[in-house]
Amino acid sequence: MHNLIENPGLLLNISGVERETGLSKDVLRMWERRYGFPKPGRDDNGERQYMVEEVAKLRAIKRLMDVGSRPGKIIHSSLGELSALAEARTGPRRDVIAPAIERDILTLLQTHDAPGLQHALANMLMRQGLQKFVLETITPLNRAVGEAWMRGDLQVFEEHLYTEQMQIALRAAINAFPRQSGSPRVLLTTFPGEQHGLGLLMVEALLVPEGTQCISLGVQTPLEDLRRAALAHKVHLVALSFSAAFPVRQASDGLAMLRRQLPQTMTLWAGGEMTRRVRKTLPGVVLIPDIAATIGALKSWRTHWAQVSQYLGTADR
Amino acid sequence: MHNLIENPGLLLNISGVERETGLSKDVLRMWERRYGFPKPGRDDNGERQYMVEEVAKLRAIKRLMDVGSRPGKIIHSSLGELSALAEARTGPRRDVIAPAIERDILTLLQTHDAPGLQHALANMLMRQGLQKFVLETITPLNRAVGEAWMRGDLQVFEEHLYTEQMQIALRAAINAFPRQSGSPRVLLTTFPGEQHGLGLLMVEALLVPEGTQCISLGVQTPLEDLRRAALAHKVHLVALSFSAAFPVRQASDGLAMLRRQLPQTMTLWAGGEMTRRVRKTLPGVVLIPDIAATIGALKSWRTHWAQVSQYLGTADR
DNA sequence: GTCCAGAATTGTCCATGACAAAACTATGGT
DNA sequence: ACCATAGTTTTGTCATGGACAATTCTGGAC
Repeated sequence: MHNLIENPGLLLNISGVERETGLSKDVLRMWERRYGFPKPGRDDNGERQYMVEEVAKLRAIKRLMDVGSRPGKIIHSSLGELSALAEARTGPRRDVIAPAIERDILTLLQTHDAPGLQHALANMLMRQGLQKFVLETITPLNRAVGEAWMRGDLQVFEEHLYTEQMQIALRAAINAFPRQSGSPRVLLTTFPGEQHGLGLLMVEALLVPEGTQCISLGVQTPLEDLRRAALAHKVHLVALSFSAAFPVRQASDGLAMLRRQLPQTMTLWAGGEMTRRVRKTLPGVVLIPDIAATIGALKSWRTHWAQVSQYLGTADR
Repeated sequence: MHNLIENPGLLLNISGVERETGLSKDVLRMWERRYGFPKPGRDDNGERQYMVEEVAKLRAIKRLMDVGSRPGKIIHSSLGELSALAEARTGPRRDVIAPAIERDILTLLQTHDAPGLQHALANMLMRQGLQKFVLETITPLNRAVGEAWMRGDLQVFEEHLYTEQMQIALRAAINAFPRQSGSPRVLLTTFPGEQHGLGLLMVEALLVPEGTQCISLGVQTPLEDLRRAALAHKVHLVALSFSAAFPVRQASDGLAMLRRQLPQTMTLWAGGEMTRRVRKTLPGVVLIPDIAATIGALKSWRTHWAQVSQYLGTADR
């Protein structure tokens, strides 16, 4: 009934596809009903058996939806057309300017040179300094890796290696800063369902050199606990990170609810790819769709609260 | 329709409960049909609205099931009875012997002293050395933290902080070892659906001091990519980690399939809490239910392959 | 004590219907 | 020409109830 994979790599059942693509079983069945795709075969027991090609196309569709496409428009396109769309959507490519680093790293990934990759990242980080590394190297690299994966030039496990090594490099650099105290105190985490932690590390890497004290809870903190953590640690700022795939709706609801439950004096930041798709303004939530804006946001927080505490005559504790 | 949380912290819809408990929507509806629990109220639209008490009990049930209980037997117990069962199940408590460290760490967690925690862990790690730290400190600590959470003495966010800080400490210590080469080469990761990466780091912390070269892909590598990664990196050993909550069935299927697809000369290790619940023997898979057995397993791997290569007259590459 | 067949338990899947939120579109006012 | 608003289409999620296979349990037979 629910073998993980039936035939060596050929067929997947519906929960396997859910895991592989991030599309829920309900959605998979509904698309089949509405659009006629995917149209998996059935086993003896009448259960859906998806072929790898279908799964590949589903992944491509999901990826496009994560950056704003609607399923009905693209579901009947071929895999090639989807790739073309992805290219177009990421805007006119400015590879011409500085593709050298990206190409180097991609080559290291494709040759599975883990030590070389580690070395290259550490090297670049040292040369540029932590903040510049985050803003000018990681950001375009992430984009390049994502696109290469979309094109099929990069396998999933190569992307995994990239993420892992990048996290190691960032973590090591962050640890090199003294961390015991600092102001403001910032709580970093993601909502339940959001598994990507690289964004959190990038934010931490930008903030720590500015003299903040970051407390990271890792990924997937339930809302209720997020509230409790913010109060328990008496943080001044709560920073959430959302990857492209996170459902806008869930994020907006959660942020609104969090805003209601946190003291007004606590600032709430929401950043990451997803925030580019947010339409409504969320009162009391600072959206940071571009990670480069993080340091600016910190600066304005500082001037704002310097004024407030001057008025109130209270020392920031 | 699907607000993340409707009323400030009082009611959850079914997908919220799925996220919070790890029980699928199908299972939640089925339990309601079969056992009459949970029995959520309905909103205007006829949709289930779970109360926080129900969710708490569901979490306790899930936790007991993860260590082998069956739902039908325990679903009608009260929350108190479930806690008692959990206590009983973890065996006679031997806290009396060396609870000092555990108590210290738990106190640091409960007072939200992040810097203190970080300091305590680093301190202990330095004093004991990496391997001893993993075996004699982390393992009982993990148990203590898990039990404290079950008793309600520890909040989720406190557990998150613990995991995060422990990972930071381990990662820093592992990085202190030279890593460029070594033998055997080991690929470390988890199956899709398994999000806990602490186990991986613990294994890596045990192996690296033994002179192995570890390549970690982080968590949730799809099977197909796991296979490709093992071949691309020409590893000698693939090590998977499974937390208590991982479905045995899914693990067995995946391991069997992986075993079929990997060359016979590649050893396959499966470790973590889940492996204690495995009944059948999995041919060609080395089960390591107790992390302390890791170093022994490495040693026997070495003697085994020393003999083989002697026979074959081939140098280990 | 061990082993096996039948019974009970449990999770996953299926089909279809319904509906609300979000996105898109057209229309009328300034 | 531009913008707001109301109507329409698109899309995801939920509900119900039936089915069934895999697993675990149980009561003998050896």
